[in-house]
Amino acid sequence: MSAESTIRDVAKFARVSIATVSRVLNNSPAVREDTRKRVEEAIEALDYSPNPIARKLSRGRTHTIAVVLPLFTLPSFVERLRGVHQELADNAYDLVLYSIESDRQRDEQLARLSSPSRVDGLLLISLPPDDEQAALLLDSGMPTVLIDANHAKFPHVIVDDEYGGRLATTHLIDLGHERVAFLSDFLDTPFHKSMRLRYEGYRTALADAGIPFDDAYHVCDTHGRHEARMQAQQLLQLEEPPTAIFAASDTQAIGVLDAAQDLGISVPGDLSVIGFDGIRDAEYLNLTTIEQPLYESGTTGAGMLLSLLRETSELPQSEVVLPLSLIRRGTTGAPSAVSRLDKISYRRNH
Amino acid sequence: MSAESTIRDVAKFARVSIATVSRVLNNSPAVREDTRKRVEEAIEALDYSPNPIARKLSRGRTHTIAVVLPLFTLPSFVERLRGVHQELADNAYDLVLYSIESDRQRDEQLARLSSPSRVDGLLLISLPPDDEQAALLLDSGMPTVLIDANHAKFPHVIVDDEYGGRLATTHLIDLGHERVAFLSDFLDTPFHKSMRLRYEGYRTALADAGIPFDDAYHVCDTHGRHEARMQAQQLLQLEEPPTAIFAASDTQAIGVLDAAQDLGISVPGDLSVIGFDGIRDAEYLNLTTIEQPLYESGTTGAGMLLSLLRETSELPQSEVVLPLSLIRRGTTGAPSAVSRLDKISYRRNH
DNA sequence: CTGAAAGCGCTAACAA
DNA sequence: TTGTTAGCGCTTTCAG
Repeated sequence: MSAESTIRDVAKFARVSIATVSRVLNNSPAVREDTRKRVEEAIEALDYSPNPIARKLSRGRTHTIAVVLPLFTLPSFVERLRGVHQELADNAYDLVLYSIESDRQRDEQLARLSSPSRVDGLLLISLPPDDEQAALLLDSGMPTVLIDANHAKFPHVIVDDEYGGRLATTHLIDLGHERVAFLSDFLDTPFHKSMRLRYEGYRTALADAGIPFDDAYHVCDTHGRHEARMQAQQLLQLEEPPTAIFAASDTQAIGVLDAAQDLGISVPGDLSVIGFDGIRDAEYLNLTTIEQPLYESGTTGAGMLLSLLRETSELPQSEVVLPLSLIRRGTTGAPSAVSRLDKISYRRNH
Repeated sequence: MSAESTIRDVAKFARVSIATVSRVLNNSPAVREDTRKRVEEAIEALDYSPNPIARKLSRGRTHTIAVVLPLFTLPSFVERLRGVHQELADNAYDLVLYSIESDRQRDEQLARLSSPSRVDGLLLISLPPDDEQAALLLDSGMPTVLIDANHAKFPHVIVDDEYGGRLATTHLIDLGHERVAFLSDFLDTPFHKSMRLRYEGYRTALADAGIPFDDAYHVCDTHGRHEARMQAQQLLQLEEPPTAIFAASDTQAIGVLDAAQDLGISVPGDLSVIGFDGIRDAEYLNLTTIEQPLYESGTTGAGMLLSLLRETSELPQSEVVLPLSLIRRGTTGAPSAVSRLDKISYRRNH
């Protein structure tokens, strides 16, 4: 309905040139006070607001950031996205969303996005670029920041997953557990290198405690609560089941909890469970976990990108490592005597 | 790095005019085959890709849809968003995300967005506009579709919440329950009219079954699992506690489950619980619920908006009502004799 | 302090 | 079938 008024209409109305209108629009100091006032009144009167597209074209910047993330089903992604959104909104940047639901989409998407003048910058969440993609991005010159992904060539915000893995495992060991299992995504998917690092932390902690690693205590599957539940069931039906399970994510830890319930195993009485991430549900479920600042990873990453766009200088810090902390809640405890007894009698029957 | 090449470079390279380049870019049939080929080679050689901003300005359309939704914490919003994203991606539309975290932001955001030439259309998720906003949007002429929100002036996709309320309540009554409580968000927030409708369905079902409504069995709070847990605890500690609770969302139903666990009340033995929405967690938790097509609400709404943009004609159907279905799982059952006994002895002790 | 004018990169009449 | 040209709405020198 409202016939869009342009800068020209305003200029005419205020009896000035469009250049002057543009000046007041951009808060240039080089405008006499009364002229400025007249223009502002005209703007008001015509209910004018500048066309952002024209502005973008003229300025050569889009004031838009593309956020790329894998299928945003998982709570941790959503939490990160929220952080990004907040930071961007605070700085009046638009956020266009690209979700990579399939592996194939990845390359196309990145190619399309790295074409300049589409967006001013790229934020990749949990999507470590492989060498080919990295090269592409790099020579496209598109400012890019990685969140929850590590690559030497790009500024990134991560946590120390190896340390986290040790932290979780050590917690279990300190409690008295010796049969500690590790449940995670597949380790070799390029998607989530974090998984492998957490696994390495697990191995190190075990070694440090002089506990031999048992291959049967290490299970992998695609990410998901249901998959974890199945894997955990296997684990818990071993001849000598673990007394503690370290799940590489909270979502998976919840699956472990499901399995325990399925089998009538009490937590933490007969089984200790620790997760990783610190998603909201973990709190409700009273799940012990290694908490990482998900929301903050979003705000931090977005902040880095923005300052990268602002300054011509290099980024002061190209790697930010966010802190990890053990949140001890109700799903971990010492292996009970009863639990040991059960297992003995169980073994006897076979 | 790569010095952006423009349409002019391509034209020069192919020894044609920019108009011709534009034609092949837009698949105009009015180009001789060999010319087209030459241009395509030039495009290839220069690694040219058209500047989308310039295109938008020239065409007057942005090929971008703004999606506005409340704090996207809740699983049901995320699920809807996924649907929207899919549909838009399939049609090569960009999706800019606006999350309204505070009530105040609402008006500003909508005002900014409804300014044309920012985006081609608006998708409001779970945000029924009030009359003022509706008027604003309407005369801004911005094509707008509502998802999970109802307003006569806008095309919208909804479910029949009143029916859903009846469905849930009737299920409980059919099972033999007479003390059926209703737990929901506050009913008077303009945000979620659905809540009130579900409540009305609950009342109707009760009335139809000749069960008098008991005010004590109706509790409200702000949305959230934790809040629901608290409310449910109250409910379950009543002198005459309900034997069944209908929670107006799955998130809240999960809170009810928490409360039952807190109090050592077995589900469905001593308490039946039914939710609403059909989020993923409901399946894992084996929660009986009224399922609505969340993802589809996204694809459908986005589809409506796109066809609205495509055709000059009016929308064939301005209201789409998606089906609701009772998914009977493990949290509802007949009120057990034991349960009744408990309550009697409980009452005796007071 | 203000205005005229040249773009930003592309599309779309209008001619040829 | 192709080229010329006038915009799209704004920013930004460069003069005055």
